[in-house]
Amino acid sequence: MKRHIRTPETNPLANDLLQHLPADEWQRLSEDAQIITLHAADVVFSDDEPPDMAFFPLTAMISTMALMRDGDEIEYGSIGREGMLGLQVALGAQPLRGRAICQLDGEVLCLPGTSLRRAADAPELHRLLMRYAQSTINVLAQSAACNGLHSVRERTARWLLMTRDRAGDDNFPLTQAFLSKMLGSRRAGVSDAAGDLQRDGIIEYERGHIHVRDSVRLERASCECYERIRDEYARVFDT
Amino acid sequence: MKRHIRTPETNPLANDLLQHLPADEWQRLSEDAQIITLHAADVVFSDDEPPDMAFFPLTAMISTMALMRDGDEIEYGSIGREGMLGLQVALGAQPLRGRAICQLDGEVLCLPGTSLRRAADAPELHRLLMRYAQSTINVLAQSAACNGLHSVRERTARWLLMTRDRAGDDNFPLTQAFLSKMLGSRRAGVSDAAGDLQRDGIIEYERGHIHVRDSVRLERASCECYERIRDEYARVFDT
DNA sequence: CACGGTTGATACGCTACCGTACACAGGAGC
DNA sequence: GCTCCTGTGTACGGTAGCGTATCAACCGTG
Repeated sequence: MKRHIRTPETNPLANDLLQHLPADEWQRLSEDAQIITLHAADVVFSDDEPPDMAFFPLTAMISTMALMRDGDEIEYGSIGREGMLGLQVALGAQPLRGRAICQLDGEVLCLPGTSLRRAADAPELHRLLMRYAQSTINVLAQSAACNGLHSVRERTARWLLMTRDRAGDDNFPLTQAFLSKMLGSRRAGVSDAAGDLQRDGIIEYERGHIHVRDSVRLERASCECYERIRDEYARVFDT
Repeated sequence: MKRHIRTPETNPLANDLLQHLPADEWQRLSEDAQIITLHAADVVFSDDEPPDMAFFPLTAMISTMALMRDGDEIEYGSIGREGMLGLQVALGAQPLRGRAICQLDGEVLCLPGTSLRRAADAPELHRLLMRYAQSTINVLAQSAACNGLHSVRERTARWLLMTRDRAGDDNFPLTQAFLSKMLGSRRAGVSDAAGDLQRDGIIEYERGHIHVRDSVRLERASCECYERIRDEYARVFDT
């Protein structure tokens, strides 16, 4: 987690939530903001000492992970430029459980809790935060259902599609070991699923790098949860 | 969903959220409140026509269900006297997906969205709603993880424990077919899991009725998610 | 160049769970 | 009593995914 000396004015608007703020609200919010660069596997947030800080991904992607006592772990959410990490900070509520790690290298705008809470009575920011909270709830509900009902193959396809959207690119770095941790499954299981997709010419895998060749067929291999979650994110910004 | 003619003053406080409101806020909120009696399997809320209404269970228990296109369904959350259904109404946000059905007979306090939103700037109600929203997020995260990692047997035990807490009684009505719908699994699978628990003397099953004989051992048969979710609900009311 | 670490493919037996079926018991209605 | 419906137990073969292991290909480093 290396810090960059760079003013937030440079490119704050790459984040959809920030983008929807009127100028005056953004002005007020941005005073204490800072842009930092995250690298894959950086721990952004941990149970032990939750920072009083919110993070708005500009180009980075962050995954939220649940940890079990026996060491098992699984991703329960992921955050790109459509969202934020640290809603609990804005809500003045009890902290999130688990930890959050960086998934794809990139920048995040990062904001002290005090600043965010001070600005949170601004009408549009408040409205967006409330809508984003509900969106988070709806997405988590769909994820819970997906984990309960759908196969590793379907969930692999869904994960690849979502990450592709976040990366904004059909190519992105990813190892099967990493993906298996996200899905809470075996590395070998992911290898099987990805192998099938590869044999069908839908994706190409090569040493820590993946290329989505046919996103339409990948969407067919995925469960409907991909589509539903994508739509749910979009609903935040519906009038 | 039969309506009772009964003033909310009778017993509004059976709900933990309402119980934590100061008198003046409760006064203001209760003006348009109404208490209704729900019966098991009543549909409280549906995707098609989401009511602008919030529900605070007093003695009833409500389950929120996700529905897939192929007809599969699974419970992603459940609400008892510790919570509420209709957070999205209070947040002024996009509606919940899926549907909500009554799980255990009982009363709920029900409140028009307009009243709730009008009252939501009251400091303590606002604070509670924000904390409950975060709690909902944390619980859903744990549920998503649980569905991805834990066995039908563990999840059966967890579900029974949670329902026992909501019912406030070691005896409550439940068919295995119903439970299998909640878990998103086969009826036969639940029958196996419940059969094991019964052979071990932990529970007793009899034609739509269950009796929890040994909740300590039932908790051992469950995954840690029971404990975590219970603690998460309690955190809403931590100072 | 040789080496060790990383990544991906694949194989083994095993278990959990699936989809489906059927038998049986309890209760309600006739 | 008998019949029908609901709820439960259990059986069958099939499959998905587990835990574990091995091997080959690739890469960076010395």
